[in-house]
Amino acid sequence: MESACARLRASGLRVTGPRIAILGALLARGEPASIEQIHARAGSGRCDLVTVYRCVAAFEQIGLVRRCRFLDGTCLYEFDGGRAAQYRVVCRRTRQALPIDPAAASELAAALGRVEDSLRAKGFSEVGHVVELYGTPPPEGQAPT
Amino acid sequence: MESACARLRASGLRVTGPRIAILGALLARGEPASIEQIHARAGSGRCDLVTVYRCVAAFEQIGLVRRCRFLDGTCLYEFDGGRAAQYRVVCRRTRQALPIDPAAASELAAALGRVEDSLRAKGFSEVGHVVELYGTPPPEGQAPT
DNA sequence: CTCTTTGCAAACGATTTGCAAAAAT
DNA sequence: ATTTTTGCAAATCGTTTGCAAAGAG
Repeated sequence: MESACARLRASGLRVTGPRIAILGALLARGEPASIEQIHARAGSGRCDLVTVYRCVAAFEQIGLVRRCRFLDGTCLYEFDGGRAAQYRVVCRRTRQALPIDPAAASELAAALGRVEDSLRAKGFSEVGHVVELYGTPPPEGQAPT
Repeated sequence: MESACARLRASGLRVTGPRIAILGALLARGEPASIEQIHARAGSGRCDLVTVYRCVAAFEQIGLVRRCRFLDGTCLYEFDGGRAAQYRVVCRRTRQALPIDPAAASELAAALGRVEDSLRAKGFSEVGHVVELYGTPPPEGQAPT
């Protein structure tokens, strides 16, 4: 929590009551929470719903919070301690592993998580997966954007 | 189109002008379209936006149309000709391939598609993937629901 | 003291619903 | 003739914005 506030200050954001309440709600349990849940946990009286929207968006921008989007249109937010990329593309020629777009990767991770959840719901145990993405990288230094 | 109308009738749905226009819009190009796009292609005057919402939902229920949901909260619809399952779970013991929940599978397919799109956008070519899901199936005939 | 942040009310866009008229069987 | 389907208007949902007051630095 201390370091979270430090990260706020470092980004030029002010440390306020509502923000501490929101961070507290996110840090309390490790699991991702919805805006509504954060609002409830932060204490509905202590912080307006609109403020939760605004703060979470601000936190996401500075990387304090990660947004997990789901295919049903919902999204959950979790405190971002900083994690390594989980998926890579392997070059068809050199077999070198290259990083992929973080947004696309987290989307993929979410989809895989949901597939595995559906399997567990059917009674499967020891569920896991292997994903290999491969492709031919663009000829040296021509990657757009 | 004929068979599509037959599938409508077979499901107890009536074949109407707006429905034909919507099916036409979906069949014209193979690619998935948004509600707005379908509305536009069907001819805004020929069919109300609300009707597109309602018909597409009805078509989805009878399996005439498949909904592809995306993580940005949008979703596209495409005509469902009936396609084979693309992903399976492999049993850790027997190596037998078992089908997975179609909804979860299409979600996974969409996520993988977007990852690959992000790679193509970066200049990658010959993009592809391999996904292997594995798990231990529930002890004979105990799969819930 | 200055600039950011908050709360409230109101705007917003996408989707859904109520209902009477129109169309399909 | 009966039941479904349609169009329109209005309701609804989650989210965003305008603005003056409150709070942080």
